[in-house]
Amino acid sequence: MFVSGQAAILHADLDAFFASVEQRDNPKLRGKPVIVGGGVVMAASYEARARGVRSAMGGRRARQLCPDAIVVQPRFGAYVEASRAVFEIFEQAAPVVEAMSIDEAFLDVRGLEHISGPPEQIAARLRRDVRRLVGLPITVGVARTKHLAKVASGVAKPDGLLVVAPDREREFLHPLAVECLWGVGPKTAERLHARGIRTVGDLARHSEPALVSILGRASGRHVHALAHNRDPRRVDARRRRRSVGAQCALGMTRSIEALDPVLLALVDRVTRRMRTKASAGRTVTLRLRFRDFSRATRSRTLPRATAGTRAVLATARGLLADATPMIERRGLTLVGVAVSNLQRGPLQLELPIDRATALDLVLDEVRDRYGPEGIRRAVLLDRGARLATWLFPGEEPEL
DNA sequence: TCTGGGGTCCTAGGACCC
DNA sequence: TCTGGGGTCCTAGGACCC
Repeated sequence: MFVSGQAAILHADLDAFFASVEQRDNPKLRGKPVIVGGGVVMAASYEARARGVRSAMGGRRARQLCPDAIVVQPRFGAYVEASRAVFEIFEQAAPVVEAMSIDEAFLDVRGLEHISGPPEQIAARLRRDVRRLVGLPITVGVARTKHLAKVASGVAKPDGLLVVAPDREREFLHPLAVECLWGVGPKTAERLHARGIRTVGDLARHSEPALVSILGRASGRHVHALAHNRDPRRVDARRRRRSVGAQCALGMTRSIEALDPVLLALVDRVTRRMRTKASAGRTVTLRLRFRDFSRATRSRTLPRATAGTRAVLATARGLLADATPMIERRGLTLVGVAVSNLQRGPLQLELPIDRATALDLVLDEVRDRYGPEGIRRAVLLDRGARLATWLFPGEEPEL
């Protein structure tokens, strides 16, 4: 039982999200193995998972494992729509919701006993509401910490609810395999296995310096803290995105010239998204993947933040040109563009008193960030009062 | 396991500055 | 000309997550 006022966190995670939306919208798919995505499995229904199909698996392998699977093309619009509806229910259930992805969130439900009941009741109601109002199965883990809530939902999947009572935490955690910890992937697990460390309990018997010597500083400390059930992370609704990117797998390797339209499309996608979120970034990264699945990145940091198609494209082209010998040697199979070092929100500048100079500076800054082609309307505010409005392209400011 | 598209965080070396 | 210590920023790669 959770004591009143004690930390209580829900981790809510939609089950096989894309596949569940498909089954919801097409009754013929219900109860059957469904695979979303042809070339690569983007999601697999639990009926398909029972046959060994996993997400990120190659389509050919998936069809070998499950020849009677029904393969459907993804419908991202439907997933975004469903996600929005589910997050509305989350927002109703808790004052602080931290979205982790399109299908997953943490909810802080501390101190809601008198309004909504104890955490276990809130979680049960959340599951019912998502099922009733959106028609999707969802698993919820409940615990005092994010990590435990997350592990709990992982154990309870699919369509489950698992509450880790505060006095049962170690009992729950220590028998689990190290792979269950959030942040322990194949490489880390392998290193731990090589030293006979298989369960979280094994991990807890090693000192922090010992784990640091095996895994490195950050990873060693992280894993040590989690094994001892220490996780002070708060549910944070305002976490900001750090980068915006787009990538594209190439069916076949192409010449550098044939790559340019692809690069333009990627840059356009990325900068468009930045502009709609009033965001601009300074670092442009070109991501490359080669025939042998090795990867490389090349990046350049600009003197000022931009969301302009031209500025980002010019930088990306420069990076691509620098990487040409490597690409010709290794054969390109994927290209991506990302912008990081993001600055968000309205432009904020320190301005001289002179208004005409101020307007010029702001206009320059707007053009730098968004490019002449990237903006339709700009409003200059001085401590909340409207000073000027521009309509683009090429209009003089109305004062 | 022969591979999509979107992200996060950490490490390590080098340039540069005081 | 050679030498310290401390700090920031940039670049590239790697592990991990959904």
